[in-house]
Amino acid sequence: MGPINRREREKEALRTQILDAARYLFARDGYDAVTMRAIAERIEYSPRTIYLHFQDKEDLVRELCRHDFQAFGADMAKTAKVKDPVERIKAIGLAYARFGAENPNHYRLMFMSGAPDYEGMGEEEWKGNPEVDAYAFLLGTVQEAIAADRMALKDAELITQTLWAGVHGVIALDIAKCNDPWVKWRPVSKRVKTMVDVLVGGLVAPPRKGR
Amino acid sequence: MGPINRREREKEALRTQILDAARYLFARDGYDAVTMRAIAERIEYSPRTIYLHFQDKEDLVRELCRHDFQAFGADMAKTAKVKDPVERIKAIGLAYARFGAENPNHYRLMFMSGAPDYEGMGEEEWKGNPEVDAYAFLLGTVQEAIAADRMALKDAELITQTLWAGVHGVIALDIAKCNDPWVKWRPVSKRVKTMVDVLVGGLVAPPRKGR
DNA sequence: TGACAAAGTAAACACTGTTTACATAATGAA
DNA sequence: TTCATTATGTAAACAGTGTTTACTTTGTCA
Repeated sequence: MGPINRREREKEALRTQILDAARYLFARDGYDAVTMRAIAERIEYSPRTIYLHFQDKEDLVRELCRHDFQAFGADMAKTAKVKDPVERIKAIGLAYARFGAENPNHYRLMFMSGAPDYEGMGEEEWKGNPEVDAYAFLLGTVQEAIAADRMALKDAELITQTLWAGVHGVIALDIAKCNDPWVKWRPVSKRVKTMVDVLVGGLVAPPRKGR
Repeated sequence: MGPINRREREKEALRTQILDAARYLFARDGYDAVTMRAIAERIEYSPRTIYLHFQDKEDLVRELCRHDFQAFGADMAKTAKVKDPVERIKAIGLAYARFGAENPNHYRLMFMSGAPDYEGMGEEEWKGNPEVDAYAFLLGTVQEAIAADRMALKDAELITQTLWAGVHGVIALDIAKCNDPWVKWRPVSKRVKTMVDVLVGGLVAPPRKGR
């Protein structure tokens, strides 16, 4: 337990401080409002110091989201306890939507901004990426439902993408357009429920003859 | 036909020149790539000159979109010739999606960025706003379908919002995430068709007994 | 011709993210 | 203890953004 450990702990503590300050600003005002100078001011360090802990702003915010998106992954995983695959699909949709509605700035960054470059990203880096995990989780459930002969279509990817797009549409529209006065918006929870019910209802196979 | 007219024509011509330069940059590289200096350089004027014709950058780009979105309104209006309201709903969805897929930068600005302030906007300004018109057009068609007893639900706003969200989800996800390598994306046209078919299928009333 | 208004400009302002060059302070070795 | 080294942090600057202030040029009309 020499001073090296202490210094490392201090370094880690400052890194956390930076992340906390950034998280506060980001959750409150969104990506653009998080300026390096504002973060620096909040933690009472010079702007340059941030660059000793993060490569650049994108790196910082991405780290921020990765951390917070653990909750996203956890929410999704909780639905695994639902046995029936069709009901689980519904549960995933609702959990996904709730997270988006409650974390609009995170959601916006992860699913509504231009894609971050995945070019230099090896397959190993996808592991643990909640975006990927959540997609894979939904895809697996859809495959399970297909295997149980519960779905009207057999293309698991197409079904998954349609379900994702539907719920994403409700949330994304809500985030971007909820203040438009020329739409009499129904409550977002109701819109989500309608979307999930209609999509799942339309994708599930009609009961077989003789049942 | 004095020189005043000529000057006004010249002024109008320069305004058009600015818009053309901005349109070129915007369509090619998106909102952030359109810098006032880049526009000025393209038309070989000083940056300040742009401000003699437009209040600020947002004003310019908004004007840009309003102009180009006439095509959007026209696309929507074309579907009016479809007599059957349910079929017309499908046609609107497909037309909407096609426009989004073919004009991703415009689409992103209009439907995926933070809401522009509608606060100071009177009702008269909504008229002619293609966003509003398209929504109203779809809403009207849904109401028509409800009146004809063709829909399973009776809440026209809720149905309209669900349809919009579904197609928006496909397009928005495509624009933001089409390069993600961990999704085996089906062609966007197929995803749109699936979305429209499933949604409409789920929202249309089952045939009455005895028919 | 001369007053006047419009059109256009250079330079600056305030704000970004980021970097260069420098100071400070803590550490391990002589 | 003293010194060199290394990590830590900073002030000032750079290059870019949208936008404005103060000024010059230009064209029009009396």
